[in-house]
Amino acid sequence: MNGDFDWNLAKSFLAVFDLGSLSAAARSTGLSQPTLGRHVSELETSLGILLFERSRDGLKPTPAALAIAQEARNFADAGGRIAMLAAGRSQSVSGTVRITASEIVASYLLPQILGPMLAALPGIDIELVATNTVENLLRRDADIAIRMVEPQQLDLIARKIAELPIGVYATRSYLEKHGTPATLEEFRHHVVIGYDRSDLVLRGFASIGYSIDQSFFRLRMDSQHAAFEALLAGAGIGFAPLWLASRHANLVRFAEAFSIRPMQMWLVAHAELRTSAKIRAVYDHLGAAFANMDLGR
Amino acid sequence: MNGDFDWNLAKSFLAVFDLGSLSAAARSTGLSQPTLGRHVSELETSLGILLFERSRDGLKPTPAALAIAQEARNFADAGGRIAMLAAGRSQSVSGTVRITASEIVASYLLPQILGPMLAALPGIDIELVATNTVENLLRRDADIAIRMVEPQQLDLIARKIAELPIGVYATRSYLEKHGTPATLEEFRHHVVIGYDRSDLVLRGFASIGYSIDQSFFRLRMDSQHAAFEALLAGAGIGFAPLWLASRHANLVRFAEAFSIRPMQMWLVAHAELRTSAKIRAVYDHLGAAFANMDLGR
DNA sequence: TTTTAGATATTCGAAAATGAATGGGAAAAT
DNA sequence: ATTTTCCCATTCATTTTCGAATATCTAAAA
Repeated sequence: MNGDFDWNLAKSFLAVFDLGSLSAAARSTGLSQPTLGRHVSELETSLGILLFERSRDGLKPTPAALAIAQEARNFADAGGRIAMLAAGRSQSVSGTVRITASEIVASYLLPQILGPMLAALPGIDIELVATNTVENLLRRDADIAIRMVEPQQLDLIARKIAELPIGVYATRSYLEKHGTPATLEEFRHHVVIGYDRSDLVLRGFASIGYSIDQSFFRLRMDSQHAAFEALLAGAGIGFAPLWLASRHANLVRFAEAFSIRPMQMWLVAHAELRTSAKIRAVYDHLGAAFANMDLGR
Repeated sequence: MNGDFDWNLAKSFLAVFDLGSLSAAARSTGLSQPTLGRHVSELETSLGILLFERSRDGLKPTPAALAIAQEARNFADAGGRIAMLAAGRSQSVSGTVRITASEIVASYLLPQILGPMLAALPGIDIELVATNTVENLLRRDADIAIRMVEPQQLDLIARKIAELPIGVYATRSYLEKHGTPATLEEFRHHVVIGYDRSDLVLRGFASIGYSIDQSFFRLRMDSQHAAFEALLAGAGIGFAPLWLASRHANLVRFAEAFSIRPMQMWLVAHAELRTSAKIRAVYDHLGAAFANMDLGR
């Protein structure tokens, strides 16, 4: 074939394209910066076009690169589907299973589950990705996801593993200093801590007839972790699942009348992977572990 | 990413899958047989499934391999589209242009055209693929194709470059020995030479009211070349374009009443490649060269 | 029975790809 | 003004990958 280039170079190209610099791409891919630089140059000569303009702070994609990137994405997706198809047919109960979950779940809930699981499933390694961006299961960025919303795509299999009540909290000292708000109007005089990427609380209020928007939150953070730490530090009023907040004695729950709709937790995997022994084992184990866990308070 | 394998291995896998043996794949890919063997094993361990059963005469795909192959084909197609997109944006008038044409066109028509073209377009190399299977332009198996039928796909640009009259021929000695048939019925007592993969002659007869089928041809060959050589050797009666047959003094044209529909010749390229300087140059040159050629006799 | 042809597997030296270290430059922070 | 912090490019020793040669096996042909 004529139009034949080293297919691995597309990987490096995409990483550099997405992250904007060789160095950043190197950090994310596990390759070295010189290697990525070479890959990009090699791809450029083998395709016969200039893909990036090298500048002081990174590689700026040329118009050609923008066009190529789109097709390269399809290419990568097809590659992911191959891996997924293969994983679905693999019958060995060993290897690595990749789980993705939100920061909070990954740091406060999973650790106690993963330990016993690794003991129960020798031969299986777990890779845990704590991210609040939703990884793409269809592309096999992860094998199993724990999500807070019910997945809609047809290719996914899902199972609701918990309903998590949410409460309104602040530290004891914060409330002593600023008082305990009781009506929605009083909330507006407080620092309310919000998590940027979720409209869970907004929808919760809407469902009980209160219409609020992002400005309701005086302190907005893009990290669940940071938001909860801010709450713990007495920076203001926040929303948290009971199971998490109840671990901290200095957090006080109040305004229980504002009953936010409970958060749902879903275990999700790709349908193809139902047949993979190792992924099935982990999926089932996670499901059972969450079922035995009392997250109601 | 977890499901991450060496994308180049997919190339080797497809070659081995299609050709059925490491050795055959080695011949076709330019890699060596040990390398392909290693690639397949490597892919197997990295995907976690067995792809082939090694046997005395080749590698037999497992069911898993059959499933994977389909997706791998998509993968390869996407790779081809990347190459095509890139080629379309390449503005350098140098490099290799890949042309595909039928055996006959490639051996008797193109040589006289390609010489002057290479002189006129320094920096451009030509790769000529003489095949009667239609190469896939959409996948960039070739840049430019010369075809005998009007292409239907929307993504292709095409230009009719010639109408080639077809005549009925036999060698002088054949006709002296067996007589000159005049009616269709008389043809049936002769050895008529046909080319397996084309129904051109069949349709030609149909268009003037004679219904015949493959059994009309006593000698069927899957190579245009071989068929024409058989005609030249006096093996029977055959059909040939005038420009080709008229080069041979011992071929006699007869039965001109059976006017086969003239063969059309199309120059075809992918629409994306209209913008590629080097491909455009070759395309235009070929178009002009054929226009200046008298193929009517 | 022996030979031939075609297949995969193995060995080993050569070639290619890789990454750590380093150099150098420009913007941002101090 | 100076330091720090990002970048990218280059160099070189090391690791990885590759192919020629070879061994071995099997079915078919001689």
